[in-house]
Amino acid sequence: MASLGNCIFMMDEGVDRLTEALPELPADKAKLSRLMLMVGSRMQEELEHTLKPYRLNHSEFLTLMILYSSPDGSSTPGELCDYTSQGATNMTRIGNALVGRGLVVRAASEQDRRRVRMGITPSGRRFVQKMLPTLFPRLSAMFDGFGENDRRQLGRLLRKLADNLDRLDEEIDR
Amino acid sequence: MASLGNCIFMMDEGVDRLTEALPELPADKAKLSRLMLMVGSRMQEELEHTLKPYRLNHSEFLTLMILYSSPDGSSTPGELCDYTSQGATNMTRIGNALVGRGLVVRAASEQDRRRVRMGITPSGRRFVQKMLPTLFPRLSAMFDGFGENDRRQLGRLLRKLADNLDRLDEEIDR
DNA sequence: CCTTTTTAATTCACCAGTGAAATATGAGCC
DNA sequence: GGCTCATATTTCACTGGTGAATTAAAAAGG
Repeated sequence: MASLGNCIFMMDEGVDRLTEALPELPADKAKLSRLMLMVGSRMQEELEHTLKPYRLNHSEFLTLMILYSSPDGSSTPGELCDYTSQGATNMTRIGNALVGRGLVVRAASEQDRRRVRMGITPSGRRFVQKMLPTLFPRLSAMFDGFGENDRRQLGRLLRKLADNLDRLDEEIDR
Repeated sequence: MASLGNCIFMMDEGVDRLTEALPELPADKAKLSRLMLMVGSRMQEELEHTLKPYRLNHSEFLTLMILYSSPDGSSTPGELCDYTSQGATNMTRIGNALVGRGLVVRAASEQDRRRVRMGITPSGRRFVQKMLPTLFPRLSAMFDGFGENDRRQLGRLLRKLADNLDRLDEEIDR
């Protein structure tokens, strides 16, 4: 029963039962929203599962990848918070974890002494080069059977959803 | 910068830079996977934000809704774990929270004394009837501009993704 | 200049969720 | 009937994350 397929089936049934008593419920939107939440969190579990052998969690991995792919291999906690959508508090913890493993170094900024620069180390680069390719097989399997067109559609729809969510955020809440 | 649109833009750039150095990276799949994670977690934040005034979090809300929409208004912790994809430990906490607010009652099962029945109370039903409709406006806004066809496509693609994730789970891990 | 305001990072106290162990009951099997 | 194994729930210790307060430094504005 832990299968996503079963959960989705149960969800469909539940929303249908709900709509009988509550016709003004926007049933198909409710189902899409539940679907997004279910599939999204399952993908996150999948990612964390494959990261576990490397003793990284999602946010630590993301932070490390951003440093790896940034032009000069460094950034500041504040910037990383923006890029990763993490709070400053958690970025401090992430920094501690990555620095503790020698994948990243912290250094006080000279221009602005409030700032801290976090830079990926050579050891951190080697670590990424080694572990990243091992994620590819599962990543590919995730989109098995998605043709060129399916991928384009999914990308389009998710970006559209993102636009709507941004608009919701701007509005004075409720 | 906290906007999803900006985060997605940065992500696209990052993956593109990555692909230059690492041509074997499945770039479009990586982007889709990041997109799903970003949009999914933002939708979760959006939901939790609108639930906050009712002092419910996502998993408590989901549990309460399942009880509300179940034919006899009751279930057991074990079943609820399956339906909500929550661990048993957390379901105990959820039960404590909902029982503590009088929305749900716990009772020992007579047939199987290991089991516990959790049932929604009349007060719990009234609570749901009052709060649920207030979620509809934001839910609808989330899918503004999604026509009949977009909704069908998104549903299809998410269910397909779910199938692949289930297949990944079954396989002997890596 | 020097005070006020803003910004950056960290610390602290807390909330939500997990895995492993404990507890208790039921089921299967000589 | 009594022993072993399986199942349901709870407890406990821990991880990952958040908001509010703290510290420190820069910027703004007389």
